[in-house]
Amino acid sequence: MQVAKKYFTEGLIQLTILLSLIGVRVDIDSYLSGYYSPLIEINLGPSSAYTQTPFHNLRDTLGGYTVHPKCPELDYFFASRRLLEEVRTLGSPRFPTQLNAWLVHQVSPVDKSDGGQPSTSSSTDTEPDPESYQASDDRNQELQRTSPSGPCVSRVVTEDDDDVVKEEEESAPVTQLALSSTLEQESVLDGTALGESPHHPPPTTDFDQHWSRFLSMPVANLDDLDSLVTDRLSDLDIDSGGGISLDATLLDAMVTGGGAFDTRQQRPLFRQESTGSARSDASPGMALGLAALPFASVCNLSSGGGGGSLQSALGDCLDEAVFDQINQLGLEGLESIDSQLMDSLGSINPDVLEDLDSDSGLSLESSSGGPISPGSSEMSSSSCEDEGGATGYSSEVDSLPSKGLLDGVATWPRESVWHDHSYSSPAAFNPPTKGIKEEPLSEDDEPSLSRDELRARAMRIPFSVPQIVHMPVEEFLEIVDGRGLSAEQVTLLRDIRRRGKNKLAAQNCRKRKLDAITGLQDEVDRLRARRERLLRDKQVTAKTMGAVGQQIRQLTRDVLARLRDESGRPLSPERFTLRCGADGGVVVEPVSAPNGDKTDKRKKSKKQ
DNA sequence: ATATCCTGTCATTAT
DNA sequence: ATATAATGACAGGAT
Repeated sequence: MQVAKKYFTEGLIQLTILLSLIGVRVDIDSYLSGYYSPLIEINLGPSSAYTQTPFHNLRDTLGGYTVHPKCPELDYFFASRRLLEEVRTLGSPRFPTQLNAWLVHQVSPVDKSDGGQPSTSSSTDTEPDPESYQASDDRNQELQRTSPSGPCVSRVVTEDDDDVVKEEEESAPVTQLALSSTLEQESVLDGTALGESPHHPPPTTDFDQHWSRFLSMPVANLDDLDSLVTDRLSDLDIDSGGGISLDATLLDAMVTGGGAFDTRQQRPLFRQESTGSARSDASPGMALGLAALPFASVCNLSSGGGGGSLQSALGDCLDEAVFDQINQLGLEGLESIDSQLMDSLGSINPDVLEDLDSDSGLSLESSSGGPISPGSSEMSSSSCEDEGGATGYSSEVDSLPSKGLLDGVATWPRESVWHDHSYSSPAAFNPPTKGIKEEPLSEDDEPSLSRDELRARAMRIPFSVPQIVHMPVEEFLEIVDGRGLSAEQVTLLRDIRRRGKNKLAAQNCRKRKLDAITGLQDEVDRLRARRERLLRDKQVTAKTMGAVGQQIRQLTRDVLARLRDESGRPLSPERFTLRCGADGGVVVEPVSAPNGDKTDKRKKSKKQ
């Protein structure tokens, strides 16, 4: 029964992988709870395969951040870019990390057989060999002592800056963790890859050699734990970048999945790894605890090789999906905008239409007659205002045939789209009902005139308001200084130009204000998310440190128990401790005074 | 009837 | 000195 269950588990895992590829979550915790350590699901954020965040959820939130409904500045354009960037920052799809851990167990023998870099994890994988266990009675005792009830070790999966920190806690027995992690620390902290360590112990290294290495480990006194971790956090961050590669693991799993579990089923599940294989910029201190170091080599081993094709394929599919989403988003908005624009402006000369875009785009929705959704109207207004704003109008006007625009047919329809909130404006969008001193509108497509339009007409000014506002200053001065206009007309011309430019300036100003508000809101969201992430990192690090401290204490006791004093008795942990020297050596020294005193002295000397 | 939003306009300052 | 941009403040219309 156990064998059948084992094979079924293998198949289930592979099925889970395949389903994960298509975004289907398969919860096998319940099944595996009695077979392996239970999976603990935590909300891992958008990159988690568990959370199932569809891309279309980002459509309205621009990558998680809510967008102000009035957000201007080419919203849909930049939104698409931002969305694409957000998605790309997610990197390759991610899958349940615990599952990857099993795969690491599976591929490790392959790595060894392939002549890959030996790792302590791999070596420890082989140590369950009964012969190895029975090679030494002392060794067997040690393993029995450390195996059954290991401390609770945190398991950390880290992703980069704005993404999610995956944190899982599993209570797993720690088999030989103290030994292996200690040995790994030696090489990692020395800045050398584990597999490249020339003095790396073979899997069947004599047990005393392990202890001799432990004695050379620069960690022996728990009082140094905090400072040690602080000093080594940067190293950990670097190592975290070499996390397990998803594609490689999956590929290897599909190839070597069968049978590997046979020799692993008795082994407790204890691994720390990072699925962010491409994330070398993981958040500081959170990527891996010290206990994770022994397994970095495994991750590195499995990260190389022929998984690139699969990952690239996945990346291509992902990009295509994203582009489809973005294209749909953009095209939908464009379609709605274009249809509205063409409905209201279809009869206008293209030149004038272009000029209209540069003008008060916000008024388009009024002239179109029908209500427009805020987003659509904002998109149109934003794109228009950017070109028609105070910063860009002159060049555009330069392109206008100003003389030719004296034709009222070409220019006055543009006036019809101007919003008129003037104090004395009697005209509404419907046919005017109040008395206007100017003649009532004779044409149906000329619904309303602004106050300045009416004044200009009343004063017989041969220019439209947009012309007056947008014409180059030289041309305007020529008209004003010319002898063709009366003083009243000149004054009105200057007022119209001033008010028109100020209106545009006000529109730009308000748009910028909304942009600033939106940007600040986004910044608040980002900072809040970062704060939460850092808090989670802090918790993970604290738990990891606690676990490592426990391991080191246990190792210290073990070492002292194997040492003998002059009378041949084991050294008592209450009377002796291990201390790391400056040269990397570890010495046994008696506990002469409370540790706090020494710590204080060291801290004082450090400060000095 | 009231609140809120939007828009145009004015006044002021800066460029 | 002049034109223009930027912006706060206000008023009036629209919802």
